[in-house]
Amino acid sequence: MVTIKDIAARLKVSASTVGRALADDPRISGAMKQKVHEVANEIGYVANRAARMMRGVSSNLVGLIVPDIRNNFYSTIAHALSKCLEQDGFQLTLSETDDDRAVELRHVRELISANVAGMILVPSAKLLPETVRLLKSMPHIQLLREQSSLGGQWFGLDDSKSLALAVEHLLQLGHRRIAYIGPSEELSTGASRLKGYRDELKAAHRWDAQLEMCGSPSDADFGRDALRRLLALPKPPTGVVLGGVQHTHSVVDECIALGIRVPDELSIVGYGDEAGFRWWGAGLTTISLPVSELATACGLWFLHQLRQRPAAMPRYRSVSSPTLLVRGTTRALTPSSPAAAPKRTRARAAAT
Amino acid sequence: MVTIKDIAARLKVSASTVGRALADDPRISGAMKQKVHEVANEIGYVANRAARMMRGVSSNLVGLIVPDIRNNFYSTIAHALSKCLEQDGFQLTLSETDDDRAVELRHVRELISANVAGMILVPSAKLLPETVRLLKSMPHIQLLREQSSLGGQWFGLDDSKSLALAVEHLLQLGHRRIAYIGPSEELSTGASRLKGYRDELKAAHRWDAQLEMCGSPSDADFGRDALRRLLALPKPPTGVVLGGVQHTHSVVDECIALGIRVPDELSIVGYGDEAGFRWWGAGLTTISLPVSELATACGLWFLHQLRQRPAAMPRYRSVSSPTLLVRGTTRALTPSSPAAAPKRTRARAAAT
DNA sequence: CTGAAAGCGCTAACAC
DNA sequence: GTGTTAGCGCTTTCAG
Repeated sequence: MVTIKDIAARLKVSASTVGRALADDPRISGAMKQKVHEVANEIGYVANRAARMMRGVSSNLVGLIVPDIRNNFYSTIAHALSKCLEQDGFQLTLSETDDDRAVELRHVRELISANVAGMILVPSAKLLPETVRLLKSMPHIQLLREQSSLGGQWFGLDDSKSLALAVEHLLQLGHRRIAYIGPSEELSTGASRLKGYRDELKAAHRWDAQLEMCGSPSDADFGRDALRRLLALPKPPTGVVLGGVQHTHSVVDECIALGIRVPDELSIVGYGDEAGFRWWGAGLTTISLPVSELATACGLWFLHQLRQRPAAMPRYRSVSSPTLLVRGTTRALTPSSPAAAPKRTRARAAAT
Repeated sequence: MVTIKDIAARLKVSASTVGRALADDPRISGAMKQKVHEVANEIGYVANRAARMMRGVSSNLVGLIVPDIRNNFYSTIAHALSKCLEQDGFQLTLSETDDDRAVELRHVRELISANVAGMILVPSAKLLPETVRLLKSMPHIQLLREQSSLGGQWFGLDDSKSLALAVEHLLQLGHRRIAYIGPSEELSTGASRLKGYRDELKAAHRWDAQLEMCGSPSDADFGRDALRRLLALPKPPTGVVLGGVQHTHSVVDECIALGIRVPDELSIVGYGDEAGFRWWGAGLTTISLPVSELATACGLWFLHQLRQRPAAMPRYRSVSSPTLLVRGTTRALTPSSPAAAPKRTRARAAAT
């Protein structure tokens, strides 16, 4: 390994001179800097980040912690952040938690010991106290989900509004029995989405606890089971709004498996907007979220925060708004087409 | 920052004892190790990797370099690798190239100066000489695309077989004019896929250069344009096989935009297998690739390679096999349903 | 303008 | 078993 000492020896100057020349210290003469750079290039000098980091400087690493990178949401975030941070010479590291607190803590530990400049994370449902303690000791931003125990910065979506939009849309189409399938309430996002759904329905006096289905997004079967249970109800729903990307996936799959005719038998509003959603039937009516923009804003703020380091950052919450993308999986409920009756028989038939 | 000295002070022992206890050195008594770990947890000690690295050890970082993490292919790879490497305490860093050689080189430089233990990369079409030089100086594995100038290890798919499978399927269904839309030949994968397509068709004496469309996968519009041009041909194809995930996306979009009835007017075989592909019409017939398995195998081999470090690794190539997933976008071509005629008029109508 | 020297936190050789 | 000591490559006082 070639060090500043090697280049100092070649130039017959001290190591500190070389160090300063490389750091573009104003006290060093232009001529010296010139020579140092020449020799450095010549003998192929590469700064040793490890040594530099030991002197207190943090690395150019930024930790990104998400549940599962395969989820379109999170890969979009990773992409946007990577692009944004790269401009300032930062490198993103990727950690996946699978929503497991213990795994999450392990990752946070690892990242701290790797001397990351900070972390951007989608926190799991309930952080371990130790994780909170560690995070508080360094720059970090929460994405999407908000853990109030952390305080600090949060960039998220208006989750209750997104579901309110979806419900409102179905109400306007004349639906009265509108079901919800979404993430568990433990997640801040899950709680907000459920609230958005519930409040909107309650305001219309159409709320029915039986139509609420909350379950883990990482359980691939939850959405399918939930849909089947809803359809088996004595008075099944005529519309379903989804509160998660994974849930949307599994509900679409189940609709296809059961042979349900959408939107004739059932109206559906999805959550999120990935390419495949356009392709189902006449296109999935869905809630579109500005995920990429959100992540970019988060990245920019993160960089800003690093520059401001000394002063503790004030609390800051940024909320981005969803929009409803009306496509082909929702339709007006006319008195002549009572969706319930035919649906159940078809579902039963297909399931057996 | 809490260091081994802090915990040494609390225990009234020397720093080296603590260091050894943490490193599970056999010379340290079990009781001592026990106590050290307790105190470490209590005061929240995290090892300082920078200091460790300075002692010669390379970091626990592994660089992953892909064109675009939003691509389902690459996020699947990132997930599998992350899971695999995590077991051995390695952390994945994420770098996106957008298939830009210069960006790629920058990333490689950055990663080297960050002291990564090695890199796993999907190389761009033609690596810069400097990139080759740098990569050769450290453990690395190529994924999917193969750059022969690098030598070394490669984990990829049997690209020509995948396209051969697709073409064979359509030939058996009676198709005679089968078009191809895929990545440019500059990419090793693009070249192989085109070859698979071409060889299979030539063997059946049905090859027609006009039906080959190769273009950059990062150009979102290429697939759509290619499809339109094919359909505008005097003798348009009755079937299309795709050679890339992005191309599949855009062709599906264009089919929907043009209102083409698939498979009645046109049979289509997609490339790759993401959730959304199941949802289009009766499901997209597609080539399924064992991407996750491939990445895991690659990760395992990478770890193996790190352990063997001293000896230069021999050349090694691993080829995984694709399978054809027959769903609803391909059908037999019967003499009574000449696909060409109605298709063109519909396409024209929809386009204007 | 430049040099000498003192560490950063950890590991490893060498003592006891 | 455990303590002492000497650095790893770099930055950063403090002296010239």
